[in-house]
Amino acid sequence: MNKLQNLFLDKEKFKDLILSRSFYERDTSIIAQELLNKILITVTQVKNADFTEVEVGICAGKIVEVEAYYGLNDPASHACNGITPRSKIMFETPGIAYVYFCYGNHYLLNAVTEKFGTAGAVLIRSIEPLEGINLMFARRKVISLENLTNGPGKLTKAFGIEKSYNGRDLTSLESGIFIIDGAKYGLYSKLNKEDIIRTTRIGIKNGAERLLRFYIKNNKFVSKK
DNA sequence: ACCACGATGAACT
DNA sequence: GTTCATCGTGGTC
Repeated sequence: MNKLQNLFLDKEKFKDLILSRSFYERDTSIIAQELLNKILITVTQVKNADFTEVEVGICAGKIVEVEAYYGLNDPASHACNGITPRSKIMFETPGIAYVYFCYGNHYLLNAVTEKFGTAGAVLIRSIEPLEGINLMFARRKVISLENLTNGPGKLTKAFGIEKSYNGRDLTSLESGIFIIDGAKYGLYSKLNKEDIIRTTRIGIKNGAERLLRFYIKNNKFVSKK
């Protein structure tokens, strides 16, 4: 049994690792950088191989690429025109998930940031798989490990994240989706500030010049160099 | 009611 | 490098 699974058995100690509300109630760009090297975890009910029983499926991976999106002053943001049925959640409680449907095929995962009433979100763009890799392969139907979670639509598929995850509380163990500080207790390695690369965001037209994309240098799971 | 367009991924040449 | 499947969202009429 590995260290993460071991820790997960001790619920009280494990909750201490989960990033808190106050972590998310800050400037979006700062949070984006600090989410690098953190561990995203989903806990789902999955059928076993012969569909005879349901078991718990845990997927965990290190966040290696993110983008920051602001509100009214960011033309690339869904919240640039204020509150709409879709963007409403970006103005709400920091630390909840904003999951939206993209290009008719994919769900993309964001963490809502800034204080209640101010729009902001960090898009999780790429992950390095750590635990539950067999379950990820079952969901993704690809061959190579490098292509399993190296894109925002790929990682949500691998982790079982879809529209019902919109609005879930990322700071709660009970929500089935949360982000932990893997460097705490030496569970996983720390990240040096000089290993963070800052560039422009991908796939947008308006606001394309702003340097709001961050990724871990030399990590092979980053979607685009 | 209509319609253009994506914070993408996969399959091509 | 290119093309295209796919559909919810939001702006416009």
